[in-house]
Amino acid sequence: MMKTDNSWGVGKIAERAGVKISTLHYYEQQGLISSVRNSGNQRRYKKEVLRRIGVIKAAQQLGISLKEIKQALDLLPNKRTPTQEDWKKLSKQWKKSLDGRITAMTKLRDSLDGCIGCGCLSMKNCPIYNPEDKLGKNKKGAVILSSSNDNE
Amino acid sequence: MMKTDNSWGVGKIAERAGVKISTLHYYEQQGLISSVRNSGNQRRYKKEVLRRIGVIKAAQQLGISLKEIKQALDLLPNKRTPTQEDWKKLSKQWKKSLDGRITAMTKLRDSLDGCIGCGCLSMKNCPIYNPEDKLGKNKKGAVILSSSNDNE
DNA sequence: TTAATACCTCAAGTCTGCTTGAGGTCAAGG
DNA sequence: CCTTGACCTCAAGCAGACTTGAGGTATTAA
Repeated sequence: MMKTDNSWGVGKIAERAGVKISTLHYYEQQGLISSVRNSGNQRRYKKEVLRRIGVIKAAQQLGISLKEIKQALDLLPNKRTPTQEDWKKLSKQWKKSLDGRITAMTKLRDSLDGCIGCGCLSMKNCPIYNPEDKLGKNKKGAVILSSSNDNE
Repeated sequence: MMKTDNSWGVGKIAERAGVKISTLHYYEQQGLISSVRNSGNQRRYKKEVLRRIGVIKAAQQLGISLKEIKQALDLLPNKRTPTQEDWKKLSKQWKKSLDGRITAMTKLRDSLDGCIGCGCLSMKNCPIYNPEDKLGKNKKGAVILSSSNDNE
């Protein structure tokens, strides 16, 4: 259809990746993916971009923001599409983050068990509302679910 | 200070709940909490609102949206502040939701383990990008992390 | 050749959960 | 009485992740 040489147009990529064209535009604008232009200024993608989009989507499933994803991808030499090796590294890193989130949520769930028993929910003592007694320390309200958001 | 009869002003409540005044305004506007006005049109809260705010904050920690929280609270007779009994019910319900999320994330993490081994990430076969083979069925992309979002 | 698609850019809109600011009112202390 | 400080309302702004729309160009099938 719109396949020239070895690359695909944005529509085809969008279809195969299961995202909208506008999403691809957006990702490109955010520096998450890249393309080259043909003579008529239309985007041409190498098919490897599909894997890259896959990485992005997978990371999002893990609750990782585009910003963090970009940071991780930018660490790859040449900003290339992750190879299997790279992907393994990313996987491991993100797995840790995921582990953290799961741990936090599990704690929360177990606290809920306690609360189901006691019916408590005092602002000061409730283990859920005030998980690690953070409130008393930093007065920002405990932010337990984002265990890896120290930036900014 | 600004305590009349048995109620508190917005500033006091905000302080004790650890949220901003604007947040209370916002919650009220969204129908999550309520107040009465004194002769000078200033908000007066019953101290029970603190528990209600606690419930809201706790639920948010669990990743539940304000919309869902409101739905749950609205189910309570008289839209009253949850009693211990009510709270137990809500806790149980939300615990289920949380269980679901944890399960999903755990699956994801385990899939990551697999991927670490194989380095795969094909759009069609990757267990992470396409967890339950949803993509093929509904072409909307798998939305695995929000296991209780069937509305709309 | 021509009509139908497919693409392009840039601006603005959407949704969530709040925050900030402007301009004005109310309450309490000296 | 008068000055703070606590409140009020309404409008607008912000961040994140996109989507939608308008107006215009390219490509392609017939």
